[in-house]
Amino acid sequence: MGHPFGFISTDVYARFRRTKGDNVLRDGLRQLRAARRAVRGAHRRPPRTTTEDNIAIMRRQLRRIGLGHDARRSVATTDVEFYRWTQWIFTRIFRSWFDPDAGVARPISELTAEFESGERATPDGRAWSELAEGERRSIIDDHRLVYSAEMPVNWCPGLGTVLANEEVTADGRSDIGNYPVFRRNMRQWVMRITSYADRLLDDLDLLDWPEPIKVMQRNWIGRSTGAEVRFATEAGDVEVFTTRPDTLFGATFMVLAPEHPMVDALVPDAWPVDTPERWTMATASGTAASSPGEAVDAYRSAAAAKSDRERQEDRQKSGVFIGATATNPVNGEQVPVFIADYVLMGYGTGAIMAVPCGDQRDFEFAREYGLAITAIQQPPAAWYAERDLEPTLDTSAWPEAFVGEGAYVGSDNTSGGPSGGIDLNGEHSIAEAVELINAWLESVGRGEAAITYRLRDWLFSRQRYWGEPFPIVWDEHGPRSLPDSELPVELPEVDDYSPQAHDPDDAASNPVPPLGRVDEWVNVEVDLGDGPQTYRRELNVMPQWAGSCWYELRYLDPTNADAFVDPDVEAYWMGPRQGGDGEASTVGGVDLYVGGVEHAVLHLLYARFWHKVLFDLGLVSSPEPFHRLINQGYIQAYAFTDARGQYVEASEVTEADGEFFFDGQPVNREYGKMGKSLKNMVTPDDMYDAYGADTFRLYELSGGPLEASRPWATRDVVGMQRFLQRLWRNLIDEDTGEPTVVDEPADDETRRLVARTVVGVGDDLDALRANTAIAKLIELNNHLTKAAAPVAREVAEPLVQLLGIVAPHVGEELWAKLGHDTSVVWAPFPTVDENLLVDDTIELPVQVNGKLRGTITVAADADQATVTAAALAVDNVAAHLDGAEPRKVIVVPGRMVNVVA
RNA sequence: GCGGACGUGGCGGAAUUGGUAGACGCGCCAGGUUUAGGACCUGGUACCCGAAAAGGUGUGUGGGUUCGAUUCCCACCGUCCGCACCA
Repeated sequence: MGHPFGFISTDVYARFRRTKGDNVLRDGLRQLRAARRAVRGAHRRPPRTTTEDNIAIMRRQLRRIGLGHDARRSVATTDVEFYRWTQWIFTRIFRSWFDPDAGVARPISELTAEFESGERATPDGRAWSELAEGERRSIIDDHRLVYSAEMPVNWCPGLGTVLANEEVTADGRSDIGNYPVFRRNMRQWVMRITSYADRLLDDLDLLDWPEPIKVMQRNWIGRSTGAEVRFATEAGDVEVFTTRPDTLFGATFMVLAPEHPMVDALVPDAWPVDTPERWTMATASGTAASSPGEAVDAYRSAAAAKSDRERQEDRQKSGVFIGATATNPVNGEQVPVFIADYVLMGYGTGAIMAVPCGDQRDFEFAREYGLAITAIQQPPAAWYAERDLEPTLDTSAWPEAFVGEGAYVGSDNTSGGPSGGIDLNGEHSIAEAVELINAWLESVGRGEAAITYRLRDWLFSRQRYWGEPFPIVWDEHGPRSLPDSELPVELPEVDDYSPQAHDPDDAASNPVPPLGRVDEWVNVEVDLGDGPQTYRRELNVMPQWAGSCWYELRYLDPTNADAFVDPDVEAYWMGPRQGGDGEASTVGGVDLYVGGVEHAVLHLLYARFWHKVLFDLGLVSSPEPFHRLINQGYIQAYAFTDARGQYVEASEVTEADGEFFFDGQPVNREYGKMGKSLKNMVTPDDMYDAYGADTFRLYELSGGPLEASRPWATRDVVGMQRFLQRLWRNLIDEDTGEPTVVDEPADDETRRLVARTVVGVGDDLDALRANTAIAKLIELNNHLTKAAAPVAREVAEPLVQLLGIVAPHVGEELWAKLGHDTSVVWAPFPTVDENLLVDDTIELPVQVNGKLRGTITVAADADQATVTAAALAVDNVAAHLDGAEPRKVIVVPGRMVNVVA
């Protein structure tokens, strides 16, 4: 923003040309496009027609262009070259693996070499040379950054495709279309974004992004540090993840997710003796099950019948005992094992050790099922006091679990416990205690420190037609990537583009990729190094996010046929910068990205991931794609409902005395996003027709800060139209169309105002405050209007230049009428005489005890004594002192005077 | 429940490091111009009291720091957004 390059769009222009028809403008735009092309290659061919300064300004401004995510679509869906390079990048990801030791992605070829040389052991320890082709392929495929795997996915029958976690709403429906989504096991393509979880999290600190977006990404990645602990059972070890291994002595039961794979192996044929009846009931109101197997089945089907929404609303803890016990590794105690839906298979290991004294959820579950609650920390006195409680370690008196720092009790197994023993008792911080217990767990082989993420790998395949086909073919051992010479893989011509949608509620339906219907496309003969053979193509396509993961790079070098982007071009625009030229140093990436908050954990996360892979592979020079991010606000609009609660056409509602009427009937005013459903849409087309594109643009920019959402008010648009008309009339004779500008010098006051405006508008645009920049232009124009005299050229030219930034069409036309035959864009930003910014005399407010009582006019360089004397001489000041001597006079040079009585 | 953002005229919003609160626009009021309306031009417009000058009050509420607070600190109220049994 801050420059026509950032605003102009060809369809806005086309509309303008249609309504106004002005050749000058068309030429101006042609030159502007040429300028854009020239500057794009400026590092190679500096435009000779401009000065050094001009280039520097252009460069600075061009770096600020906001790239719209949605703009990608026009390229991605029409330009097969864009498909080619998306597929090319995909093959680089396919041919890479993440080396956890180095923390970076590396080529698969290096991994293969390590296996071949024996430097890296195979999973089952056999030599690489002993492995069959299929076994080798399978091992390698398991390491790839993008892999095909059978896994639980979000299947959306209504859309006929699977969806990424990020595309599913909190209540388990599709982000698009709001159809039900079901968890199903299917073979799909997945990107190993979890490998980058740490870097995606830590590198947020390098970015100049709005804090809410960073918070959303941090939460989405959800890093938790703690430990994995193994509890022995009859069916083998059950691994749990916990952030509080220090509370292990308080673990009095264990809970598995209902779908945990070890449940079936653990379930015995009959209930152990003395099993409480409540433990055997799948629901609080239900009946006792006669066997653990029956109880598990009953609970699972009861849980499955609950929608995600019901599960969220019903926070009552439920679960069922599965008849088995596990051994707490610190004290050897047999703890009962439950399944409960408050433990999620998708997080950690899908199993928890329950510490009811220190975790509210476990506490509630323990109370519900009458399980032991053993205190292992002494809560501080304040904790008891807040709960009106006498300090006690008898947890039956506790209203809730204690979470926090407190001295450890009952956490000692050094006498009679397993070998070595550990004693946590006494004063430790949680961090210390965690460290101690982790070391002990490791020493006895029952666990170790661990980190878990909420982030899942990214489901990357879709059963649609529109999308980049995978550059992948299949043979009997698995997937193989096509050589670059086979790219792009183009979509086949088909009669029917639509994915096969199913009954939205039919969870058992299966996806049918549209590409699978085209047999002659599916089977392809190609030479992958073993001579020409027939392979089957991958039938899925990439999600819409694939192209937007890297399109900003293609914008740098859109016609390059040899590379997705020339490395020099990439380094020039996106590389890390040391600062200088008034700019801050950055890690690189797009200087300014303007986009909506809705992309927080979708596009903005995916693109960072791809970019980091490209960075690791040496294909880009910055570790982050978007250095600075601004979330523009939404334009919202009033909507109106009639007596029946139906929305009525907002544009036909009239206002009278603060009441609103539609068709003579009173209606209710509401407020929300513009859209069809609220019948409150205002299209840019309507605004162009009624007011023109520049007026519309000015209105949008002037109403408030870029980041703020605010209501649309068609009524207010006219203000900007008046401004443009007044400005036009100040410079142009309406009858002749000729400029009325004169070559005489302007008066001193006007010159000073122009100087202040030039500097002020420049500062405002640097800070992305178009609203105040426009206000300053209006002020200058109002000054000229009031003067009611022909405007001096030295005033008109900078005014038109500044106007051209926010109103390019009118600005360009006025610039031409002022006699220029090149675009206003090419004129260097106006310079000002510094002397005009400094006034000889200044007006200072005079306060008495902080309240304004008058003003004085003094020389700008007046000394403190002079200013004080002038202030005390003001009648009203003297009156408020009431004859008394001031106790103190505070003079802030150039700003104000405060007399303390 | 947790996390984040934000509360300023009738409305959208200014006030960049604490220093004349309300720039600019809409709306409204008065006047000019006009056959009339619209458009245009001029002046006014935070609230209270006043003919005016002067005065009082005022940036969600209540405290605090300061010569001085929309701005900094504490507590509370409210609105919006995100996450939500994450072990």
